[in-house]
Amino acid sequence: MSEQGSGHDHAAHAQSPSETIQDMLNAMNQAGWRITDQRRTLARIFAATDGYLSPKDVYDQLSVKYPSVSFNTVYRNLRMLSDMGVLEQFYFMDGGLKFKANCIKHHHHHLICTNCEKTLTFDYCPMKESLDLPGRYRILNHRFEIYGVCEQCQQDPSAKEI
Amino acid sequence: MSEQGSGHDHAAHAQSPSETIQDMLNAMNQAGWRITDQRRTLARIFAATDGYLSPKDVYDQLSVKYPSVSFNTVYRNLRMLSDMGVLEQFYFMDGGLKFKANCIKHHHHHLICTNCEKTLTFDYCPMKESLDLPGRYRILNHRFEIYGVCEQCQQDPSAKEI
DNA sequence: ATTATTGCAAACTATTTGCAAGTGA
DNA sequence: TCACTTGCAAATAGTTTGCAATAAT
Repeated sequence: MSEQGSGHDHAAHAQSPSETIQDMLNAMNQAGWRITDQRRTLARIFAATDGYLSPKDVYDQLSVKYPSVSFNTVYRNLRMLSDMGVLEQFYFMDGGLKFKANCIKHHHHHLICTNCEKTLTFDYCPMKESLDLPGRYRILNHRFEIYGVCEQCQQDPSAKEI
Repeated sequence: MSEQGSGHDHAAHAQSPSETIQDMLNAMNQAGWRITDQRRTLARIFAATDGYLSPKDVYDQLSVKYPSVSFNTVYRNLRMLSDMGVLEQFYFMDGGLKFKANCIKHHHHHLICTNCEKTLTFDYCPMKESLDLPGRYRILNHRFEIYGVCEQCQQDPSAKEI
C-alpha cells in the first residue's frame, strides 16, 4: 500500500491517504451520518487504494476486521458514498460495477490500467477547447478516460491485482 | 462528399438505415452465422434507432413481430453482435447495459442525450493532441463522451422516449 | 440432412429490501 | 435515550445455461 515513487508532478493534486480519509469522514458528518467504526475502516480502505474496488473487494477487505459484515451494509454504504460524490463509480465492461475514492477538489480525468485498474489522474480536459458539436444539445457533463497498461503490469502481466 | 466548407456536416459519416442493416447482415454472414428472420428484424430495429436500447427494449420491439421470443435469444444475439463489434455496448449508471449500432467505418466520439439517449457523433478526438500523460502507461484505447439534453428534449422534457 | 438457432424453464449472479438486534451521538 | 446502522434472510432484477424442438443452409 505504498505510494508510487516521486518524479512526475502530475500527481500534484493527489491527496494523501489521511487527507482522503478526512474528506470522506467530513462528508459523512456533513450529511448527518454517524461515523461508525466500520465506516471509518471503509474510508481507510479507499484511501489506501489507487484503483477501483468492487463491492466484493470491499466486502473481503472489511471481513478481515469485521468477520460478520454483510454485503447488504457494504452495498448501502457504497451507494450512499457515491450519491454524496465521495466515491466515484464506474462500470467495467467485464468486471461490473466498481468504486474508487473521488477527488472532489479539482476537475480531472483518468488514466486507467486495464490489467490492475490502478488509476492516475491528469489535468488536461478536452472540453476547454471550443468544440464544434452537432445538434444544439444543452451540455451537462462529459467523460474522458484513457485505458492502458501501467508500467508495473507491463513488466509483470500476471500480477492481476496489485 | 461536399466541398462546401461552411455549415455543419457533422452527420457526413452517418449511415442510412439500409446501410446499417446491410453492414450488420454482412458481418453476421462473414462470421458464419445464419441470417434468421429474427436477426434481420434485430438489424432493422437497431438501424432505425438513434439511441441506445436495453435488452428489454429490444425484447419488447421483437415481441411485436415474434410474440414468443425469449430473453435468452435476445441476450445471446446482443452479446454476439457486440463481440463482433457490430453493436456497441454501454453501461448507463442508472439504466444498466444498453446497446446501439456501432459505426465501424471511422473513429468518432459521442454526444448523448441524458433524457432520451439519442446519440450524435462528432469527429473531434482529444487523443490526437500530444498529451502529457503521467505514469508511462502503454496506451490501449480511450473514451470521450459528452452528455447533454438534445434540442427536442429541451423543448419537451416529458418526452422520455423518442 | 445437417447443424445452428430458438424457446422454455431453471440456474446463477448481483443488488436491494424488511425487520429485529446492536451501536453511536 | 433514541434514532441510525447493522446483520440475517429473503426478495428482486438482470443475465446465463441445458436441452429438446425448430428452422436455415
